[in-house]
Amino acid sequence: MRNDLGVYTIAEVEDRAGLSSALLRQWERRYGFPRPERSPGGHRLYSETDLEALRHIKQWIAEGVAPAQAVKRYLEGLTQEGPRPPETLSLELEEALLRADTEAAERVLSEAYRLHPMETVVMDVISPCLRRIGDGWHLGRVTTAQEHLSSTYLRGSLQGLLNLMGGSLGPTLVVSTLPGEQHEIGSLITALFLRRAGYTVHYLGPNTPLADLKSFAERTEAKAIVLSAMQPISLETLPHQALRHLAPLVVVGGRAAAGDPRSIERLGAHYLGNDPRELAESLSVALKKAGLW
Amino acid sequence: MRNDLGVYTIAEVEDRAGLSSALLRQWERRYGFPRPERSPGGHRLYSETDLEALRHIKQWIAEGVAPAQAVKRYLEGLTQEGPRPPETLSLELEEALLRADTEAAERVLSEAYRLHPMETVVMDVISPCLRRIGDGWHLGRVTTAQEHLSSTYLRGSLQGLLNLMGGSLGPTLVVSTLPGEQHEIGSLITALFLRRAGYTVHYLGPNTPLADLKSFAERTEAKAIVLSAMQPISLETLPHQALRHLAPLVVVGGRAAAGDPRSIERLGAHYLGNDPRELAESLSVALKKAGLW
DNA sequence: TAAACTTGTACAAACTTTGGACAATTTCCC
DNA sequence: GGGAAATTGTCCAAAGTTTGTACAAGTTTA
Repeated sequence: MRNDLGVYTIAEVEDRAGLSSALLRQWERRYGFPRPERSPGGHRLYSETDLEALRHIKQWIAEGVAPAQAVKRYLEGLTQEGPRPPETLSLELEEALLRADTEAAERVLSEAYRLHPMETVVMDVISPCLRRIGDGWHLGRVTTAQEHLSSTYLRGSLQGLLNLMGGSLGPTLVVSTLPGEQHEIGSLITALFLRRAGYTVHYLGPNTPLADLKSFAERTEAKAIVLSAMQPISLETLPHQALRHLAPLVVVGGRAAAGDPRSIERLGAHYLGNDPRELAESLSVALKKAGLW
Repeated sequence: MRNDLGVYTIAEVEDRAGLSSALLRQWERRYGFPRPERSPGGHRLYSETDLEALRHIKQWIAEGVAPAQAVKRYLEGLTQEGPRPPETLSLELEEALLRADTEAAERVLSEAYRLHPMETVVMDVISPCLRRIGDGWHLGRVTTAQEHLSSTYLRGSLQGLLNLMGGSLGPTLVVSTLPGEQHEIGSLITALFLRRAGYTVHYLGPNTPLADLKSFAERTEAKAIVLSAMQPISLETLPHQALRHLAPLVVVGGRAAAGDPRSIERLGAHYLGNDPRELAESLSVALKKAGLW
């Protein structure tokens, strides 16, 4: 998807980035950036990446950073005061989303990914942001529409990440949520961390019927099924041992059972806690113990 | 499969591709493309492939790529095996997804984006693929899990595209689905095309309660609310005039009302058909007519 | 024969390039 | 605080590039 070929003329960049052509040329002279390709006749040809960089820089300038510093910050991936911590970025992300400013959100996330490893971005930027927005919604401080927009946007961002992260060689897993579950993002983050941990992950999205999970796991020879549960209700409505024998190993993660691991055992599965990082760890242990790895 | 025989005269290409004959000849001289066959007397005879290529190039130019670069990009996308048409890519995408091979799917999509403009990829690669998988599911040829995995994956891909596409300056719109609607992807594609048409689009994801849509549209000063409806049921369960006065203009698109526009009028909204491209067009007309643009 | 197409050339409008200049800030230093 | 120095965005003018269209004179098509 990303295309680094220079295809945009300076006028096009002028429109899209909102920077005058004169300024673009001056920056190139003064800071050596951007340095677009040239047509045979010498006209500048900017790439998609250039455009994105320019938008970042423009935003920083609007926030009060000196232009020379903003360019430098982009080139070095550093802020003036050192990398901005995940907490700050998380708050900024929240603020952008509540304003319904997805462009700003995109900028914050892209800065976050440049400054921090993916795990940190997911756990310390995106997750807290989602939690705060969820809490705000419960308190009536955040409207349903704001909550929808935010979680839809972040879900898309996480899934983009998941799609981009190529498959691996490890054991095959199937990831979904418990039936009836409304919250997809937990399972998405789980899938992300499991893929990161080296598993081959088939992410089915939320709400796959159990019978279909079972046959799919069989067809793909999955070693385990991993289900996310955020709402306690989704546990209660399931019959006894409903999860047993869906696959060689069935595990559940998520907030729903945090207080009560027994409710999961009752369904015939193992509860592996609420933290996706730990879940990946515990799963490896469980798989080895069961002789499946 | 592909018909590479030259059959179209330059005048026919002029009409079908929307490029003047003089320009076609100049491109051939300047860029060496297209290089159609010739009749015994020397008249140009363009093939179906040429025509499609020209349409793609024109689309790229419309998206802001410099003409010389658009042609170059097309020629570079042409590898040894020749340009694979959207139909082939769509079938390959389907096949990869049914195998649950998201890595292969990612490769197909990335090739598609390199070879074809975004609009073509969405309408002629992704949409048909989704439709075939949906049909296959109804016929029992595709399992629920396969359908879940596929639509989840493609939804992520489309949303990544939406997030990447920066906001615009045009009138503000709010996009969601009708309440109770299970199919998100229609609204996602609609949002994509509207953003490409220059609107400022707030995409809320599926299933936003109508009251929240209304207050959100007011807070963001949206000119219109655009709702997607794929399942007829979602129409029937709504009370009379339920959509009236949610925003200055309320429109509905999607398959659900294809046979019966009246069912939408009954709800107090306008029906704008099933094609997202046409929807963007009709919406502009409607906005202008209502004096909102 | 009329309409359509060919080639080659020409051309104008829109855009870009370079290097230098300049006024308005902002920063630095005493 | 106040003046010097650096920074920054904008503007200019002449030369060059890109791009779509137009015209003339001859050929092919139907």
